[in-house]
Amino acid sequence: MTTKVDPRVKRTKRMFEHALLDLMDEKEYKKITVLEIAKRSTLNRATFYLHYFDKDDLLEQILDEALYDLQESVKVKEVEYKYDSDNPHPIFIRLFEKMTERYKFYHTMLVRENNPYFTEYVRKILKNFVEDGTAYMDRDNVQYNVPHDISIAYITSAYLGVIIWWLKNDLPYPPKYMAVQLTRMSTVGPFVDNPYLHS
Amino acid sequence: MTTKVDPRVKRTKRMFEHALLDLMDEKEYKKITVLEIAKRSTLNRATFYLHYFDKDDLLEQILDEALYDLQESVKVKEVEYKYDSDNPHPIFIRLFEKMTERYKFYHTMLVRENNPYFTEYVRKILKNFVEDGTAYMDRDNVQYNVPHDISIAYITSAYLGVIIWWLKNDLPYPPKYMAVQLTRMSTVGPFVDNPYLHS
DNA sequence: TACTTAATAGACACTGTGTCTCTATCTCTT
DNA sequence: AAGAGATAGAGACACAGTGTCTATTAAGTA
Repeated sequence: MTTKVDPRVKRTKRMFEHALLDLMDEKEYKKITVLEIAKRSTLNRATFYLHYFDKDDLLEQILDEALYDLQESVKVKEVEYKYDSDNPHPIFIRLFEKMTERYKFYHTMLVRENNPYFTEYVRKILKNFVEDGTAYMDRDNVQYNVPHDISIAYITSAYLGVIIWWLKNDLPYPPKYMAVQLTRMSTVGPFVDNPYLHS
Repeated sequence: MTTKVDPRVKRTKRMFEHALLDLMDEKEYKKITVLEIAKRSTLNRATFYLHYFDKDDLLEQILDEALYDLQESVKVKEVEYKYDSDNPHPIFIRLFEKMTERYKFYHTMLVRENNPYFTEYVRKILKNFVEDGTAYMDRDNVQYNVPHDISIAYITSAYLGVIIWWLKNDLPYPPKYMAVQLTRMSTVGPFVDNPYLHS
C-alpha cells in the first residue's frame, strides 16, 4: 500500500528542505526563522504550517530521511569476510564513504550544529556494529579485563569521536585508511609492541 | 588588584544563577524565558539586563565558573606516581570524584542539555591528560601502529564518551573503579589475553 | 549625613509565532 | 474536457518574548 502523495506536496516539502539546508550553511540553526525559510523557498509562510508543526519538525524530517539512507547503506549484506585487525569490515568502510559523499551535510549536523538527535542515531548505528564485533569474539570464549558495558561504551564513543574529529578536520585521511585505523585501535591497540604487556 | 564588587551585585548574580540552574532541573534550557528566570529569582526582569546580555550569557558565566573549578581540582600537583595499567593517575580519579560530588550539575550539562561549550572544554581537559600520558610513552621510544592524531582523538573521545555514559546511567560504578577501567582500556585493552596478537 | 550606585516598576517598539479566512490555482477522476 | 477536491498564496490577527528606557525607591560607601 503506497499512499499516493500529491505532486504539489512533494515539491513543496522538497523546497522547504532545500531552503533550510541552504540557510544552515550560512547561519546557526537557532537563528533561522520560519519567515526566512519561507522566503528562501519562495513559498508562503502559511504553507509551511500546512506541513510542519515548527522549524524543529522540518529539521527532524530531513534528519530522518538522511538516517534512513545511512542505515540502508550500512545494512549487513551476506559478504565473505575474514576477521582481521588490518582488514576492516566492508560496511565500516562504506560508512566513511557515505560521509565523504555527503560531507557538507554530515559536517553540518555532527560537527557545526552538533545535533543530538542525529548524533545519537549515528552512535546507535556504531554501537550495533561494535556489538556485532564483540559477539564474534564471545564465540571464542575470550576473557574480558573490563565490564562489557564499559568496553562497548568505550569503543563506540571512540569511533564516533574520531569520525567527528575526521569531519571537523576536513577528511585528512581516506575512508578505507580510517576504517583500518579504528579497527586496529579497538583490537591490537595503538602500539606496535605493547609496553604494558611486559610486566 | 581585586576590584571591589558591590555586595548587592554579588547577591543578585548569585540569585540569577541559582534561578537558572533550578529551572534547568525542571525544563529544557531553550524553553526557559528571561521572565521566568526573573520570577524564580524574585528579582526584576530589567535587573537581569543590567548584568547579562541574554540568557546564554548567564549560562556561559555559570559554566565558566564550574569549568574553572574543575580545572583547578584537576591541576597536576607533584605526586609520587608509578605508571601502571591498574594504578590510574590520582588526578584522573579526582575527575570522577568531582563529577560524583556535583552529579546533578554535570548530568544536566553533559547529558541532558549536551551543552557543546561545556562538553568541549571537558574534552580539552581530557585531551591534555591523554597527551601527558602518551608523552610519557614517547620517552621510551615506543612505536605506533596508528597516526598520533588519530589515537589521541580516539582515546580522548572514548574517555569523554564513557564519562557521559556513566553519568547518564546514574554512576553505576565508583570513581576509582571507573578510572581503573578507562586506564586499562587505553593501555592493555579489553581482553585478558588479546586474541588479535596471536597471528 | 550626603553621595553614589543598584534594583524596581511600568511602558515601549519590535520580532517571531501559530492560526485563520478568503481567494486563486493545480490535480485527479470520470 | 469538466468539475470536485485538495493545495498554495495573501493578508490579518492575537500573543509571547526580547531588549531598552525613564522615573522612583532602596541600599551601600566614606
